[in-house]
Amino acid sequence: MNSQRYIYPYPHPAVTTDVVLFTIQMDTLSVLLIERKNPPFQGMWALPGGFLDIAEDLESCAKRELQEETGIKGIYLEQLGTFGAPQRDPRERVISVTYFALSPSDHLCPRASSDAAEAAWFPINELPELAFDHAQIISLARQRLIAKLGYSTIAFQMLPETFTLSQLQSVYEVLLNEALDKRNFRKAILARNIIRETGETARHGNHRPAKIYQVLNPRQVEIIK
Amino acid sequence: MNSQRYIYPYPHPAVTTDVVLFTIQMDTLSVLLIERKNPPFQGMWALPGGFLDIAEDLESCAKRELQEETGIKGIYLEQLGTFGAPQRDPRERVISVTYFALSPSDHLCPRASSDAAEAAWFPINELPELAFDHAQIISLARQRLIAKLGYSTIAFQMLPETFTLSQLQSVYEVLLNEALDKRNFRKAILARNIIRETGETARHGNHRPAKIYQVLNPRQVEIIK
DNA sequence: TCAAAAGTGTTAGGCTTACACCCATGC
DNA sequence: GCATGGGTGTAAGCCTAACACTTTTGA
Repeated sequence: MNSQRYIYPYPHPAVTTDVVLFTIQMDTLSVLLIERKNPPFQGMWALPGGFLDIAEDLESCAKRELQEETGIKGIYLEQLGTFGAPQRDPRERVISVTYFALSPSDHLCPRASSDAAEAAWFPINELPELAFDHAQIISLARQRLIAKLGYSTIAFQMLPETFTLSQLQSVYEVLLNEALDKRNFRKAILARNIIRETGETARHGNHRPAKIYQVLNPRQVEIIK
Repeated sequence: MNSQRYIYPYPHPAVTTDVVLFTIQMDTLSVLLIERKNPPFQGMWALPGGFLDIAEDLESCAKRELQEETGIKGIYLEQLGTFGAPQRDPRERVISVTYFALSPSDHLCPRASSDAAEAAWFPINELPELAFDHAQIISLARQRLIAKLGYSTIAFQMLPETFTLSQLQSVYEVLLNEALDKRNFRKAILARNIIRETGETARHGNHRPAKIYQVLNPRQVEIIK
């Protein structure tokens, strides 16, 4: 099919993108992985990602690979870092530009596809053995995510468009791995003027209904304070 | 000399590294640039950098190119981000992995070399027109540098091994572009327990000599608070 | 003795943290 | 009416920010 050959006067590395996609499931921070169906590392789990098309933007590549391999699209992506240790891929020299991404927990239907045997969520503390240097990439992504909680509106990317303050607090508690005071949390969030009441309430369960909020600037992550 | 050809079954981009090297000269934040002596952008100024050797680590490449083009070595480097817009280089698809770096102002003797017509420091607010997307890269580097001032020990990378508190304060003032209160600044720095007195004093000029300090962990940038 | 930069504490106000009870609903 | 999570205010302490004068030296 493609018998063309691409010729250069000096050696070129391959470039890939990989995405660390986080979500929270059952109060647990989880990462999306795909099972590799081809060598190298056949049968092992890896981050969704793949080779950059020659005319394609880096972030577009990350989004495309994520959608091809898992069916997930339309989410927040941020560049994490670039990994290029000379032997990180046994096939050839590969430079991987990595992104991290967050998904609300109600978007959760990764599907297997042509490039991946299977896609599945793994709790961050129960990761399988990972292909390439992907364990290191996930570790960096987690650090960054937690750091950004403190000075950005990134947490909202893990919630649906509308949410209750309890849901928001739960996101912070899971990521920070500590309990927060309800009154102080609400005071701090409301003082930032980044969310507003929708006027709706959620009556789920045998207790008082919760006010439903939404972010003022939904599709963007802002730096605060 | 090199008539070899490198052949791949699908197109590969080229990968470069570029370095944004900052220093402070005469109370002004400055960036090191080189004048391009070859096309594209011949005669324009650009960041020091160049193509990745196929078996070379990314950071090693950045350090090597910096040394080759400017003679500067042994400084702190941190990955900044990767730039890969499809048309950013008119020759071929080029992905640039960028680093930012800081140098004490007493290291300042960039020299021209084989790859660059000339190397020179430019005040950040008086940059010439720049090749490629290098203006954007410098802008990002500056933001990162200023952000890291607040939560890391990065400022010490702009000073020699030993320094006075006034010198340190001057670094912060130049980067933040605002005057700081001397007493509050000293209190805050000393409270962090990251520097110690050497016992020496600097008697430069007709005024009281300043105590000389040094960083406890010199060669590393730490995240604080 | 004068000029120049080094060095040094205190106070007020704001922000952070700790803490406990009533409310609205479903069963 | 009771169990469940939703919703609310205050007080103490800590941290931040404002502020001025004395010290040491070289000329």
